[in-house]
Amino acid sequence: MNGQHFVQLGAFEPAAAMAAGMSDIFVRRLNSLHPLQAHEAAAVLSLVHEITPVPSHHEILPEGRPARHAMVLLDGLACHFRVLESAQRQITGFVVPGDFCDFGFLSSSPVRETVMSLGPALVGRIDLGQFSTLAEKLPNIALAAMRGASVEQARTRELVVSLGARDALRRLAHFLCEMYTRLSVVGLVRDSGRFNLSMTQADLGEALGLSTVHINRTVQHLRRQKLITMGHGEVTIEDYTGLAALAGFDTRYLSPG
Amino acid sequence: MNGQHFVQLGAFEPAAAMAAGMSDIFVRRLNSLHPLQAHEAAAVLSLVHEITPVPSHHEILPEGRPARHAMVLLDGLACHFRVLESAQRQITGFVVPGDFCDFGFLSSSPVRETVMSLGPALVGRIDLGQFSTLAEKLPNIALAAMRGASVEQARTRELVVSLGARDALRRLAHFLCEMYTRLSVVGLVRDSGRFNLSMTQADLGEALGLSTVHINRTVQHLRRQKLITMGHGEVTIEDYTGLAALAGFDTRYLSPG
DNA sequence: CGTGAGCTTGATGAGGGTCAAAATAGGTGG
DNA sequence: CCACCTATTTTGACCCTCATCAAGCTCACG
Repeated sequence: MNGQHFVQLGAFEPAAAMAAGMSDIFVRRLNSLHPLQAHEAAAVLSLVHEITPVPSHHEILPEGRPARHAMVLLDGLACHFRVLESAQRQITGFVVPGDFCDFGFLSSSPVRETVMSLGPALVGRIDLGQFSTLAEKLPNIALAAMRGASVEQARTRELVVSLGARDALRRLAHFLCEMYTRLSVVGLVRDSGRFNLSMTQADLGEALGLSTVHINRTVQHLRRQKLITMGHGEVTIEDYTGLAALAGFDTRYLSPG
Repeated sequence: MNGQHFVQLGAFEPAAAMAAGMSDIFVRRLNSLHPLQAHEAAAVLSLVHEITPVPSHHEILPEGRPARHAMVLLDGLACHFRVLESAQRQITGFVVPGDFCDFGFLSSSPVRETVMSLGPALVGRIDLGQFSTLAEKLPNIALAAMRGASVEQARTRELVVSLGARDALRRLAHFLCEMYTRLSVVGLVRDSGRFNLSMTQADLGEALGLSTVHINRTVQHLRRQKLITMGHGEVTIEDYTGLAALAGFDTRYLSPG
């Protein structure tokens, strides 16, 4: 356990309090993937070392080699992306609090795409040796992690569907429904359908394969339809039913089993 | 072991000979994911029961529930896809010989998308109970399978990149490079860069998010550039270097480690 | 208050969709 | 082996979504 980075940067609450509240999110997420017994939950939690803040737009996992730790996002937002020769960037997925940043560690595979924070974030490290020792003793933990990987695969496929077959309006609507649902699971959506989303319209464009300008017009379109409110890093889903209907959103792909 | 379907449909060589040659492909593929000892390879091979032909455009794995077997494609071509309300179909990935049709079995997750054959195919079943028993004894086998899942995730992300950030020409070029590389690994590309690809231009459009008409024009473009030859279910890569350069193709995402 | 990041708006055009029909395969039964 | 029928490929004409370029605007922050 080690809060030094945290204290140095000093942009957050006292480490202990934070660690408790934040790690809770990790357990909540694992539980949603595969129900854990209290002692199992406690065991994984104890593996989360070195809770570290990451400034906006910083690398969380470098691409290229197998990670030395499993990284868990505890707060903020992160993404996977690739940069093409043309200098275009394509975001291929988002990481929300409670999620592992990358699942390569399950098969000692390399991290295939850089993972970067969008906005200030908080990550926890898990030592891989300790993880696999624990996973052998408590197979539910390995199972929860593998289901996380399976859901991530499903989300990536769904993004393929969006990019290949949905127009700009549905694409954006679908994305917002996904975020709303994922953040709900870990308790990050306030009653009124409001949640924090620290990314610019340009980032959104890079995720959805649309220009910034077109994203802007599409956001306005959804606003005018009274489906959402958006601005200053905050999104409010004003009419979830309407938004989901427009997007053809079906939550099933987000849940294991 | 059971060749009855095979014999009934009678469209192939004698079962024994076929099983030998075809299953070889499965081992070759696993080996490329994680090197196996001879006895390990022999052990997985012995799990492949009921080698069954599947007619063109038939379901291999139904969407919805956890599969009861792990399915391996031994010959032909298959794909994952989703159908939207608009009746548009989006293909989200291809399965080539040697690949598992779906990796949900690793985490008892449901099959999230129907897997369908494109053209006549041959599949093998692996009993999940037997698989996990074996995987416990020989962890390399579990590792090879998990790396297969990891590579599949990488391929899906790469498809996201194609759909989000590459124009029609690069998209098609990239797709052909991927197929060429994947089929090479299992020895299905003939010397001259020629291989069998049993799918129509319409199928291609559903995978690449383009209309059939535009696929056709794009194919002709690549032909005129003397990069490929294509027709009658056969593709020839005439100039791999040129094609890869055009696509910005980097094979790394296709290999584990 | 200045200054840059992010958002908004307008004008213009390219890439790719859609529609419709012709030209080619493959099959199939006679 | 031919005649017919359907699936696939090819072509041409027209149009729409979304990209691009270029400003102006807003607001948080030093």
